[in-house]
Parts: sequence; structure tokens; C-alpha cells
Amino acid sequence: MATIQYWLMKSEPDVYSIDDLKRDKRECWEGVRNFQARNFMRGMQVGDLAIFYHSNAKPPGAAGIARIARVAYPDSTQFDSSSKYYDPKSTPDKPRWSMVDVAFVEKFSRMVPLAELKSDPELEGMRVIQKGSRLSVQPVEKSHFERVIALSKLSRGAG
DNA sequence: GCCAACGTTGGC
DNA sequence: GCCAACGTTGGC
Repeated sequence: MATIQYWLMKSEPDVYSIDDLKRDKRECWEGVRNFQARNFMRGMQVGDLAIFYHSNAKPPGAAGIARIARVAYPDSTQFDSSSKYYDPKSTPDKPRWSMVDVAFVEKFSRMVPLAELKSDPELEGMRVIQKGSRLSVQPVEKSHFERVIALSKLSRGAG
């Protein structure tokens, strides 16, 4: 059995939240328009786990867990001129952008705010807590992934 | 709303 | 290939 990889995927909850994924159970992760983030998605395997992160939220933070349900395939919105994700430089025979499908795993009983991720010594070096980090899809170390889950199970201030 | 960070584009 | 201009992300 292959070792699974761990990821963090950002979404603005006003656009698509962990509650939306809980309702939908499974959804395609459309709209990634950054090459580095796209390349990370192309490295994902079915069964990989991702922290579902709420960006541009009050407060921003880790909101739950999703599982990769389908490996990367062309993002159809890039060919749709009515979509805000339309990319006129992309053609169906040479698609620029990919997406994966993600499935709902869990919504944290307590979302872990970014400020708390930043203040946790065990999460030192995690990409999402670095100043100016804009990457919307990023790999996460297993120890960091497990630590975020552990934090979600603590009541604030406990421990 | 502000603005720092940083990715992309395009002129040269 | 350089780099300035521009657009976007995203915390605060």
C-alpha cells in the first residue's frame, strides 16, 4: 500500500466552505490558477488527505479534512468563456489547468484559527503560517497534519 | 479598506 | 533573459 501524502487546500468560505463540502459530500476543486498550486495537485493521489483551510475568513483557519477522490484532470472552467475562471490561452488539446475531486471527511468540532497555528511551536515551518504565504494548494508534513487535528480536538486554552 | 507579498505578463 | 507594471491573494 502506497504511503499517502498530506496537503492543505485553501478556500474562501464565502465561495465554498467546509459546510458546503459536507453537504455535497464530493466536489471538483475548480479554479486553481497558479502553476505551483496546479503542479502540487498533479502530484496528488486518491486517498491523500488535505486540511480544508478557510482563507479570507473571520478568522481564517483550518476548518476540516477532505480526501482526494480523483487524480488531476482538466479543469473544464478554463474553456468556459462565461466562467470567471476562463483562460483564453488554454485549449482543450493543450489544457493549462487541472483540478482534482475532493470528498468530505470531517468538519472540525472546533476550527483552528491561523493565529493559533502560528503560535504553536510544533507547527514551526508549516507553509501556511508563513508571512505572505499565498499558495492555495500546498504539501503538509504528516506531523503537522496530525498536530492540526490534535489542536482541533482541544478546547481553546486547554492543555 | 489597506497594503505587503508575490506571481504573471509583456516590452525590450 | 531582464524587469517594470500590473493583478491577485489574503492577513489584518
